[in-house]
This record gives sequence, structure tokens and C-alpha cells, in this order.
Amino acid sequence: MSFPTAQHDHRACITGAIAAAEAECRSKGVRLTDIRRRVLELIWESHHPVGAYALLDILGKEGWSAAPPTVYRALEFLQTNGLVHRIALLNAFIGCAHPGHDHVGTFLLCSGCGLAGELDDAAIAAAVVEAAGRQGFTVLRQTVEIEGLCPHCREARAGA
Amino acid sequence: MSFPTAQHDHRACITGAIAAAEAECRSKGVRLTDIRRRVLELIWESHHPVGAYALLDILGKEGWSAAPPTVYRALEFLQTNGLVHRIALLNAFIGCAHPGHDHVGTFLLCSGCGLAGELDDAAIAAAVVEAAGRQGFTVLRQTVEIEGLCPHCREARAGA
DNA sequence: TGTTGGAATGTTATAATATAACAATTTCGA
DNA sequence: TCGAAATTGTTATATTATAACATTCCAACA
Repeated sequence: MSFPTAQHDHRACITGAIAAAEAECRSKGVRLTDIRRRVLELIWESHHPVGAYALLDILGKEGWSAAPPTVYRALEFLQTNGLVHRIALLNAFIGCAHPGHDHVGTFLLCSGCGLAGELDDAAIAAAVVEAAGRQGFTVLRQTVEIEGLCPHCREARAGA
Repeated sequence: MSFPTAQHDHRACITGAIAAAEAECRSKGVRLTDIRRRVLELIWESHHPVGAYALLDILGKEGWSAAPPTVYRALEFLQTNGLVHRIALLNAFIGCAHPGHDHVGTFLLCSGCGLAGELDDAAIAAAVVEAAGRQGFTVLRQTVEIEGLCPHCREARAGA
């Protein structure tokens, strides 16, 4: 699973994600340039899905020559290479928990705290393909975004 | 099912949708005003999901005093009352095929022709709740958007 | 029947998200 | 080193959505 928990080591998580991205890019023969790597790091450093303009602000403060296309290009590269996902409901981006491993993007979005987690659930994907198939529809890509309450926020709400 | 087929009577479909909306609003004690009804009709008249600004253009040409808030307010009302759905991937709106009947929005979006259909599949919804539940996550709302090829476009592609 | 209060709409301005188009620079193999 | 392709810089603009406040409408009530 990958819904963030309190005790996970976020620093190590970022380092690992970058290392995995480096490996993935090497194996694909594509270039994880400075700006692309930095955008990926920023996305992983955030505890929530991040918007393009939030990334842009940070890059600007860090001294990068940054305009919207700078960020959107980096994001496009990262998406194309399976390193980040775009959450359509939020217009925001989140690091991919399983780069390289071809998979469907399924996300849990907590309405309480804003945390997001990626789910890799074969049963959902299968049910989607099955239901679509019954209509003669060929599935190319699935977007499953689940809004609700994470364990922590549910507790908090129940307690109140 | 509700993926549009060639032989369905679109005119009758719109009339029925409006009648259902009237009934739904009456039973809820909310007002389907002229502008709200017209927006709903325009959405049903379109064979594809429609963007807010496309609606705005049409309303303008029809002589309504229309600015963005006009349309967005109508859309918000229609969404709140379960009469239209917003497709997050397209920033566009589609008539709800099952108003009144509380349900999850699951959509088939054809990448070939742009047609969209609504699916009401209990198995997908159940799989989502099940998978989320295993993470201790309480589901409030599901967004399932399935991109792919409708039967017609698949044929066309295969033939080419 | 007049009035009054909340709902709905009008209007102007602007925020937030995303892309087009073209120039300049970098990279990397031939 | 040269040249083509990829990447980045830069300016401008398109697209989607909301804030804020004024005005109008409408239904319930005195």
C-alpha cells in the first residue's frame, strides 16, 4: 500500500524515489536533467499533491529561470516516463509510487488533511476493464480518484 | 448501459431528461429556473461533454445576458442536484443518465470520437470501497474516468 | 396588497491553470 | 569540431474558474 503513514521516513523516501527515477531514465535512455530532477524532488518533498504554479514559485525562489512552460515541460516529461501522476480532480501532481512497473493510477484523496496515496489494486482495474468490455469499449487508460477520509481524519471526525 | 448508440432517439432523450429533471427538482423543492433548464438542455443536446465556455458562447448567441458566473452557477446547481456530472479529465460536463438514483459516476470517454457514456457498475464501486477500506480509508466520492475506444472507433482503427 | 427577506441573477474584475510560438542554448554522436 | 536534435528560455496568450458586490425576482407573510 502507499497511503502515507506517520512513521514513514520521508527523507529516505525522497532519496529512494530519485534513485529509482535515475535508474528508470537510464534504462529508457532518456535524460533526467537538472530541472526535471528538481521538479521531481519538489513533488516528493511535498506531503500533498502539488500544483504547477506552486512548483514554479519554489523554482523561482531557488534562482531557476522559471516560467510556466519550464514547469509544464518537466511535468510532461515526468508523466510520460511514469515518474509522476496528475490528479485530475486537484490539477496537481504526485510522485509515482511504482515507477517502471506499468500500472493503473488509483488514488486516495483525503478531504480532511489533503494527503494523497496511490493504490495499486488489480481488482479495481479488472472490474473496470470487465465493465467497459461489456459495452464493447476498449480501455486505454483508467483514472480512478477516490475522495474520502484517511484513517487519521476519520478518527478525528468521529471523536469530535 | 448508456454509451450512446447510433439508433437512439436523441431528441426524445433530451425531452425525457428535462422532464426527469423537472420532476427531480419539484420533489426536492428546488427551482429549475429558465437559465438552469436551458443549460441542462444544451448539455443534453451536445453529443459530447461540453465545456463551460462553449455553453457560455451559445447562451450569448441566444441573447441571454451571460457571463462566466452565469454558467458556472447553473452548472453548480445542476451538479448539486445530481442532474449533470463534471468530467475532470476534460473540464467538461455531461448530463446525468440516472438522476435521482444515487450513484457513482463512472464514465467511458472515447479517444477517437470524443463521445462519452455513463456506466453504473456496482462491481467497480464495490471494488473501490473494498480496496480503500483495506487502507482504513472511508470513501465519500468516487471518480472513475475510463479513456479508450468505443466500439465504432475500434472498428475504424482496426480496419485502417 | 404591499412589503420584505432570501434566492437568484447581473456585472466587473481577476485568479488559477495551461499552452502556443519562436529564439537561444546545450548535448552528443558522426 | 560540426551539425542535428533535444532541451531550455522567453514572451504572449488561451482556457478554466471564482471573488465581490449590485440588482432583480419571487414567494411568504402581515
